[in-house]
Amino acid sequence: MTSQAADGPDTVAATRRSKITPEREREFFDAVLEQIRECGYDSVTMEGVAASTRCSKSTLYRQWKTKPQFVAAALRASRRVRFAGIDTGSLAEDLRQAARAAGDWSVKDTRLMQALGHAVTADQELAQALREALILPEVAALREMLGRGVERGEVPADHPALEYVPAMLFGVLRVRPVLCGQYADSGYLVRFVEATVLPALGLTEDPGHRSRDD
Amino acid sequence: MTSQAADGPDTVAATRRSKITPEREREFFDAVLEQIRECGYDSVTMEGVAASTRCSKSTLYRQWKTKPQFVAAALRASRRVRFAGIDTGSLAEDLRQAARAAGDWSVKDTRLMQALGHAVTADQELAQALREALILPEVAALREMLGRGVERGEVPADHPALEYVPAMLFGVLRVRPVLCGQYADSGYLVRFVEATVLPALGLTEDPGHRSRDD
DNA sequence: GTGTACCGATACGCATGAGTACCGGTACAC
DNA sequence: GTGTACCGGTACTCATGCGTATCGGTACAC
Repeated sequence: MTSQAADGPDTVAATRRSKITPEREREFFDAVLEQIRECGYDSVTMEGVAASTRCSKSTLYRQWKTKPQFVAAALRASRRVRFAGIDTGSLAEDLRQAARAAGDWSVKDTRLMQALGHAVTADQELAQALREALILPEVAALREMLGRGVERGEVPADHPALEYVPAMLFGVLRVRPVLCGQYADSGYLVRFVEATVLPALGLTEDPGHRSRDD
Repeated sequence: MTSQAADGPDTVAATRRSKITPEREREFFDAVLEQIRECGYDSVTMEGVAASTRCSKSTLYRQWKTKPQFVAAALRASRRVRFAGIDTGSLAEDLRQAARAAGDWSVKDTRLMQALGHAVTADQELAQALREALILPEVAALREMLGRGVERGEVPADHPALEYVPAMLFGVLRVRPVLCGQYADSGYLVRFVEATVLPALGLTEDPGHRSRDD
């Protein structure tokens, strides 16, 4: 209970009272997220993280009060928008690119979400961190992409399928392992987008011509 | 192993050496699945199941060797096909009915799948039981439904979207909670089917007329 | 050089849960 | 009635993990 050591909950490097560099902190975060992907949230132990990063359990507990707070901090710190930068000028091509991009990180993020899926129902902070780190940024980027398509007149603004595009994409990412036993790769996702998302949005250039090449 | 006493791994009442009636067995299975939905697989304890069913831990361990075997047996015993019996003569209406039906059990089954999602990566028997109990029967029923539509000529047999329909439906079931914070209800699922699945299959009667009533 | 404060290591208390062992009660077979 | 075998209860062993406490080393401030 040191008084002024009340550092923010997620990062500690801001208060330079700690000798843990931001790079070192990243190692902790990467390690715990990786172990969660591997073994599930419940099976991850602070001891295991400490061992794999060759730090001491004390060090972790000095910076973060509890395991869920530690994990939540790790999630917040790895917030990234994978869909950022996709803007080809065509909504259909944007969506294909998004599918391709999703295939690249889908394994890691899908496993993480799967592993955290039930832990978040027990810890509110964890749930919020997961949403803000992995879900909302991607959904927002996707909606932006769709918004540009609407502005260009490629899709009517009130098209009923618009609001379901994120659910379609993230949904197929999430069920593919349980349906087929393997994670969705870029090829599968692109085919999915072309077979379902684009037609649902009315984006197939010539509906009579079926352009499958597999 | 033992020749005729080789009771199936999932039910024990077949060998009437046990005094546990099938109804009693169902109570055990219902209890453990319910607790898994509530607390997650790891947090479920044999002690908790025994307490909630007012039986003894010994009783459970006499019938099932380990916790994963017990859970796998419970899964196999609750195998049911929810989509069975849907056959309206129209694929579009079949799919709407399926969506409506899915809304009814989606909460229970989605929570169960979510809760088991990571445990199955560690236990092979559990994974197989989950697939055979909750996944494959529904997918098969769905594919049958689609097959009938193809036979009736409503959709060409090689329509590229056909193979993705199960992924779309189960996908949206699975991501809805994490996207919106609530489980998918029947209304949402029907709207989803009408906005995405039917158009992707080319099943919108008059493409120009947008039939939304919300 | 001296001191402060953080790091790593280790050991510990405490709780919890898997799976086992034992024991008395009882229902059913015969 | 007698015996068998299963049920429920409880106590036990063993392992594991959270979170805390303690201690020596050391880097950096001044």
